[in-house]
Amino acid sequence: MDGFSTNAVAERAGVSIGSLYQYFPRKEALIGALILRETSLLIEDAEAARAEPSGTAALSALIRACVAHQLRRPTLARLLDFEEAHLPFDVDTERVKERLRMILSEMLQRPDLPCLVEIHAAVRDVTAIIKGMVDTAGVYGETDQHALSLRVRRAVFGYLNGYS
Amino acid sequence: MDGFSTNAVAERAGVSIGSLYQYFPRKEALIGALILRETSLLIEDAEAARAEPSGTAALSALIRACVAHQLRRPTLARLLDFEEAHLPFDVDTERVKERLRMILSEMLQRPDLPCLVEIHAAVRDVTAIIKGMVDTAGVYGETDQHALSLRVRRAVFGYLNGYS
DNA sequence: GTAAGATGCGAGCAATCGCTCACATTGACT
DNA sequence: AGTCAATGTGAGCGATTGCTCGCATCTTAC
Repeated sequence: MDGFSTNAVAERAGVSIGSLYQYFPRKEALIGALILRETSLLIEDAEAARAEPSGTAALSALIRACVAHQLRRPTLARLLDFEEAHLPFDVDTERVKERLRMILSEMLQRPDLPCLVEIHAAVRDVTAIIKGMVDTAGVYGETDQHALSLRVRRAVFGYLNGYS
Repeated sequence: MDGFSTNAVAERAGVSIGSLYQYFPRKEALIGALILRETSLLIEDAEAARAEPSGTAALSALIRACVAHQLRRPTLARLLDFEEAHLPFDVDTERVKERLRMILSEMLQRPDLPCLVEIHAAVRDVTAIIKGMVDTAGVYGETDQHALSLRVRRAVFGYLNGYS
């Protein structure tokens, strides 16, 4: 976030600060717009993953989408993940996040996957596992999407199948 | 981090800024000292977990320790996790982090656990799974350490046992 | 008592940043 | 050409922050 000032954004965009503030009334609006744009891209792929016939296939496709999404711009994705939690309640941002949760929730309840008693906790956990592993892979500069997807799948399906 | 200014710290500590700067020459030093203190606490429990007879038991104990550690001060732990990645290289901080990695690495290679080809990646992954799940639980205000430990174990052992 | 070093103090400097507002420019329509 | 609304501009305000430095106070030793 160093160097991410409103003046810097305006200069980089080739407009004056005044103009910038006509389109983004607060600095937070810039971050919000970024989150919206990036998450919308991910949601497109997530919707496509829903079309898979089984829960297993759908979840696998979703994991691949998350991996691709995060590895495309690892630093940006990680920063936005962090900022998301600190932005004051924003309707649009909250809606895309809720949409993602719904998609995952539906997948987890497909008949071929183990039945979950605590579906809300499971959604949070699976999200946390994916986000945690993929964020970390991004930090360490991993680029092999296939290998990473396989490892994330092991953790997620291991969690769902209730090893312990 | 809002309100976390050097002047605020000095006032809260009941000393002047001048005195604060005699003990912590830069603001980063404050964060570094916090990371060192918190991580050292965790390392103590991690060392104790090493004494468990099997890899399974040791890893379970380590997970319980991480859960307890993060849930004791969820917000602080999460902020420090984030700051860790942004602090310029610091010898002391790096050493405690390396120590934790070594402890986990040794556990993962115990004979009762599945043999891992990529031990470094496994250490990163397991760390990411634990950190991701426990951070998230902290954000959502979970307090049931036992339930959370069980769920983290499912993910970690599922990952290790190679479901896919 | 007094010298000297260690420790404590806090006004304030220099720099940054989010944001405003008075003004300039553009363009569509008459 | 003239009008007016929409859009663009950037100097600069007010607030914050990390940090310094000249000075005061305390401690220790002779």
